[in-house]
Amino acid sequence: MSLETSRKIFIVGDYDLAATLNSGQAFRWVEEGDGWSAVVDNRWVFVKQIGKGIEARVAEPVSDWRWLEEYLQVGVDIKAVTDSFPDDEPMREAVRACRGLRLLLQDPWECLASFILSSNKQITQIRQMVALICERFGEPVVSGESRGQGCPRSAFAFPSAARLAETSEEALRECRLGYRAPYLLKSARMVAEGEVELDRMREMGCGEAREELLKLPGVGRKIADCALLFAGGHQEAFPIDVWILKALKELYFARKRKVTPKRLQEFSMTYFGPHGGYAQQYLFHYMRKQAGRA
DNA sequence: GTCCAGGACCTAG
DNA sequence: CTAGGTCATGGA
Repeated sequence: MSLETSRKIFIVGDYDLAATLNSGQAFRWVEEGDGWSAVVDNRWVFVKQIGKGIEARVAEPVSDWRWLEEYLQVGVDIKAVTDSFPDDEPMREAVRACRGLRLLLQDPWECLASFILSSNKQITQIRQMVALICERFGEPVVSGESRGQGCPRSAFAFPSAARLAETSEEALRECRLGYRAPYLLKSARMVAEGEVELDRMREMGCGEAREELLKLPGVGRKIADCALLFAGGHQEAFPIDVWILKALKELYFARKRKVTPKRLQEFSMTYFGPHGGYAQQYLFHYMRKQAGRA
């Protein structure tokens, strides 16, 4: 019998929680005072940075914290990862600006569904859409007994594919999804029916898993690569969005007049090494930080 | 009022 | 394979 606790400390260096939780890879984290809260693996959790690492609290005591350890990827040797990046000026700058930034390992469906909503939307708006579908269709995860003690009045899990599959396009449009509503609904149905097995994504090779994801409506190369990278553990996946496109053009192809998308895709897959997706996240956050200062 | 957002999809060249 | 238009909504 293992002891149940509602508090846990992860000893870890080089971990910047704020950068990690606010770098556009997950959309449920809300800043609360000196930390952040969200629902992970159907549990409400609050995390904050402390001297030696990360302190976590949950609403309902647990005996096993591996779910959070895996999600936060505290066991990853981040120095080994950043050392694998190409030794050029842009990457050195990005690493300097984003020290402690980590990739999370998220739930496949929540991650994929969130990124289906992400197309042509700002991160703040993606957060709003995700929050709405959780409030309206997600299971409540905070029981009556645990309310009050630093926990929220209510918190909701991200709705399963099966749950969303039984909603309607109209109900989803009322969550402000716009033209993304039918994409999410159809993808939810296909996942719920097992047409695409998201849970096998981590066992499959990156390319094979990508082909599966591309079968889903509303999922193109970029969104597929986000799911592969943020939930599939495939760190060679390299999502190219408008920010990364700008970064690649300005930092690596400034001399070229015209660069085709295909050329950029090839470059991104070969140049940045075995943890290319990680490098991509550093470039992404680096570009956004710079823009925020201007 | 204008521009654009962690794009996908459809059509025409 | 590339270029351009469209999609729904709302920050900036």
